Amino acid sequence: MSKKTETPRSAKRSVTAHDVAKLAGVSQSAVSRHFTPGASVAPKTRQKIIEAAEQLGYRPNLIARSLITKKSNLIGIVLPLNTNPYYQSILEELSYELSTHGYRILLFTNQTGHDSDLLIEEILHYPLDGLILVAVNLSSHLAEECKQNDLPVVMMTRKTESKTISSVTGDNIHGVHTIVDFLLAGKHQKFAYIAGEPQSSTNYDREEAFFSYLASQGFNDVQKAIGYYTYEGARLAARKLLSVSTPPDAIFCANDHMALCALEVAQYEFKLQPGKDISIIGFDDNYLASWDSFQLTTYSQPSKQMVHQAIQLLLEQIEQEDFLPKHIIVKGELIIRYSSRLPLNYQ
Amino acid sequence: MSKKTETPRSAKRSVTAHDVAKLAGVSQSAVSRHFTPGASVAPKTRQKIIEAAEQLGYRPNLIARSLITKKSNLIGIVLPLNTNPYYQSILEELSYELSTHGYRILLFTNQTGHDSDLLIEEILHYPLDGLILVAVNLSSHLAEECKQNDLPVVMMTRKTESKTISSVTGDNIHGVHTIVDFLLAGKHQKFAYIAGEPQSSTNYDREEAFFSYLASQGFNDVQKAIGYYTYEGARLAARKLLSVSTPPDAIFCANDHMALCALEVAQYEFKLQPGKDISIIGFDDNYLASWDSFQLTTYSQPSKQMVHQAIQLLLEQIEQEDFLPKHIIVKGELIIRYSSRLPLNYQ
DNA sequence: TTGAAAGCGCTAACAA
DNA sequence: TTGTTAGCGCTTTCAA
Repeated sequence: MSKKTETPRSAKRSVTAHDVAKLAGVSQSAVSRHFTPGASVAPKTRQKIIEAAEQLGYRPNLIARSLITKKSNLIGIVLPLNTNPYYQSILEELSYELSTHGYRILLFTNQTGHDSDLLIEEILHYPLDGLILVAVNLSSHLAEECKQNDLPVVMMTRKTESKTISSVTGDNIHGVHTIVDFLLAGKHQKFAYIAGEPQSSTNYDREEAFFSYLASQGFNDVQKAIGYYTYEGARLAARKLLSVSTPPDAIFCANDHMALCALEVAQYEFKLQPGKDISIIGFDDNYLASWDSFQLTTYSQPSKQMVHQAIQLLLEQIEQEDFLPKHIIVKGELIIRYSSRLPLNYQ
Repeated sequence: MSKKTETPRSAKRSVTAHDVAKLAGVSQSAVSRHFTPGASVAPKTRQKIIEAAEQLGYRPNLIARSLITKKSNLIGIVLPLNTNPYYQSILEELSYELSTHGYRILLFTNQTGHDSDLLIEEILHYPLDGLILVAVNLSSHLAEECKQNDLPVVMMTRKTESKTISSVTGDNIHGVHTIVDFLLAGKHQKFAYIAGEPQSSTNYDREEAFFSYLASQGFNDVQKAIGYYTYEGARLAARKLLSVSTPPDAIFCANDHMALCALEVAQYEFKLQPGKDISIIGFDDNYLASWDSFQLTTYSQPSKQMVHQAIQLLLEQIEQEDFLPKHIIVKGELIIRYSSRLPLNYQ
């Protein structure tokens, strides 16, 4: 009784254009045409197709379509989704803006520190229209692979040595210089740096700019601790920097996420009053920075603008045969809040 | 000179199994077999294929494969990616655990408040192996559609009236009762509630439980303001609740995100000391709740466990023909921190 | 173990 | 405007 009969049909057979055609009494290509914007179908035929499709609950299989159109409308996105709130904003904006262009997101998250090459290897098995790498380091080996496969790629908040890959980054140099100028105007005396992932281009740029600019102003005794761009890492780093006899009166953190943690360590563990006893400055202007609990002074990386630029770059690559890689630097601005001491007579 | 010759070839033609076969001097099906785990290929043939594939940089097109295997290894995920940090954790864990099962994520974000029916309509055009809806309300109309299309669906942190869709939710009732018991033990006198999205099942459950349990204990004068599960909404709601002559000494917020905001409003705008002048309690235990700046008392919705359950449920549905919908409630626990007044002699 | 052939669901010539 | 046909890149019978 419960024994299966001749039609197991475990593989779900979805409704196809062929089914609709049969029911409507037209050809399968007529059905295809009806779902192709701008194709010519007689009103009468169209009506029959609409009814049949409606009745069967037919929806064109977009993936099958892509096989022949060579356009999947799929954009791969790789980003670290740890607790750093900045990437949440980036992803949200990517999702929103890509959808307005008719693209869908195939999402890949990479564990921070993991080798992203394996992941990207895997990604190349999908017929993507483009790839956006957020805060991911791309080996020049794989950069070449993407190039060879004609896969448009844009890196966000990172650069690769291979100059063939376009990138959108914040203005690390201008940002750091602005921050240092601000700190110097505030008569800070002892500086420290909480570094991000040492491997990353962003950390390299920010660290290099911070130390060399300070050195040029006569400050050579600048402390450093590595926070690896994580909250936990920053906790240890901040403790280390503050646990000395004469702690710094200014800490620049390579991103906001770490700065927020440093702020808490200074405030709750070392009983220092940010903006008075110590100045803490971040980089990003993530959405927590403006919260009353933090009021973090920071240099902004305008995520909306950067996402917009990245998508424009990607679209250009998709459309143009002979696109030349561009490296866009999006200027931010110093957002002054209460985590830092103001220069006297500051307006 | 720069004029294009006979081969425009603008459509990028990727390397196919056929190309590899030709170069290796074998049939295309041999190539396919080599990339099929467990298929029988002679070592000699295999070697030739490996070399040819390597030379051409061949990778099987996973999407083309899915057309015939009827398995895309794609899971659709819909979730709101506003600034609520809880969903970032959920997405991260979904991504991680799904990848261990060989699944990839097709990501769809829905604007809070937007009609998700249109979005899901769109989603049904993709040959997904499953769909996970996070904090999204699903109309019973579309629930039926999914059922008809044999698309396995699991809802997280929401339920739908249609009992055909499986769900994983936190223990709203137990959570609220635990919270109320704790507040009563702390001798709180005046209660208020900041509501989430009025349409959502979670808000309904929490609100209903909060008000009816308090009423059963003789507290009928309980204030309410709607925060729509957003930070901004909560700000207005908190201000409203606190701007009266005798403000509440206990506010329960329908999620942590709003509770964090309420905490800030109480502290920075109304100069109230949380845990002393006022108790604020949330729901979720998101990653900010434990930060020193907040120390929010809350009832946890263990995201890791919930994600695990949701994926299990989805996998069961994918594998079993005759799966019956399940509704899993994951118990959390009261996490007592400093945003709430402790009962006397509390241990 | 291998290749030929059919076909997944669809689009896009082409001819009628 | 329509149907016929070929074929996207792949897997999977089926015979050899």
